[in-house]
Amino acid sequence: MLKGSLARGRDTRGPRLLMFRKGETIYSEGEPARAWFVVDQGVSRTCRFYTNGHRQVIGFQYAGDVLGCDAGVRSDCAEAVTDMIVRYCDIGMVPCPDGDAPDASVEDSLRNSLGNLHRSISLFGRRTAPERLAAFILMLAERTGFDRDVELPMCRTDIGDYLGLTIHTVSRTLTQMCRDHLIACEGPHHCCILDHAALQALAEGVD
Amino acid sequence: MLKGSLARGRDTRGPRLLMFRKGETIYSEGEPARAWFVVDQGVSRTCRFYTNGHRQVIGFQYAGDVLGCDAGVRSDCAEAVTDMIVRYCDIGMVPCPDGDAPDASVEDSLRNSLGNLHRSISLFGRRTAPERLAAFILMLAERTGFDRDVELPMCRTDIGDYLGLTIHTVSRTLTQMCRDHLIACEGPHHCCILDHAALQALAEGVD
DNA sequence: CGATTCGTTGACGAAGTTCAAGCTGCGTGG
DNA sequence: CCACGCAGCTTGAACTTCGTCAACGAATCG
Repeated sequence: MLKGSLARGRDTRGPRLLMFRKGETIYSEGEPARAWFVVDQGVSRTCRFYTNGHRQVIGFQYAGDVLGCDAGVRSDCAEAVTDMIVRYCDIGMVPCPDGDAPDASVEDSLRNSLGNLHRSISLFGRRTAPERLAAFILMLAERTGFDRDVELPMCRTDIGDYLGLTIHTVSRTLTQMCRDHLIACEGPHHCCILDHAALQALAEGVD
Repeated sequence: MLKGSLARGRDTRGPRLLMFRKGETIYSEGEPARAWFVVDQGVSRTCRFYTNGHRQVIGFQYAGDVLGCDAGVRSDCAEAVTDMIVRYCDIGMVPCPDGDAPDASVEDSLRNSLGNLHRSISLFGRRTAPERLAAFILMLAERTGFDRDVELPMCRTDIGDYLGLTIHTVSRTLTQMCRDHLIACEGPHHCCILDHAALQALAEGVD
């Protein structure tokens, strides 16, 4: 994947696909929104920066998710968490008319964005670190379709800035969840869900 | 206002307006979404409930805001914070074609909802209680158009469940902000912004 | 092989929750 | 009209959690 024939950061002829390397910026906050995107491969994050330097990760986008559905000016920025391939759509256009993906309307795209934001908000609603992390892992498991093995392609800082925790708390909480045999971690970016029910109970704040 | 000629909780002939009394439910989570709404007068809140009984307030809607833009099933519930008048729109319909409000498309409505969610997320991104409350007050001031006097129509529990704080912390933080002469509180539901710049600095997390 | 980045872990302190009590305003009923 | 109960708000004290500071280990790269 990620053939050399794909343009990096700009559109090509035919299926309008863009390639981004891990860490590259897809679009930036404040700039005019001239296009929107659908994730084809890889994972991206959207975030906002506060004047004190703090970063809020708003969400992660996986294959099929819509990115940058802004009218006018970008309200957040988007960056590649992993190497990515992204479908490019001009503002007001239906995405990839000649691609193999099903047609999506602007309305569908907006609904996709709304759904993602709702997911994020339901995470922010949890109060404690274990609740948030349990819900986060379950969300990733659900979105990627594997109910047991969960990849964590993003770094600890991304997770922390998403859940409103420090990387220390993220790390500590994950190891505690391993000790409690809720999950089993194999390296920083992969974990297995051992006790799905208990994890769900933890996420829901059940004592 | 709130004439007896308005239906309570159901539509009428002519301009399809609904009336809700403070505390009444506009729609509930999980039920099929057969309509959406535009706030005409009053304030509503949308929220979600977790199985442990905890409630997350997702946002507050003011006049002109869109409510219940779900496809399929309600992802949250909506309740009246104050007595309200609400415009009723069938799914897929353009709202109030015979009303005096400007025409709004489904896309516009979705964008309005997106904007509100973004606003909420930018609140959740703040880390400390003073930051969140300062940002909350500034947001209300901006939305209601008065840069000095701010009404807080919702109760402390609503604010707490919105910002992820207890009513105790909300109360304590507000009184501290009064002591610091950032705001002046006149009763629980009204406050004046005394030092807009300092409040903004606090919201942005500047030391 | 040093330099750098990322993740983990421990000790400590600040911030917020919990528990408990008391206050205020309001409606109800005697 | 006042007594009473109730709901919402405030405040204090004790406790818990998470952030901060610091150190260290592992992986990567020039």
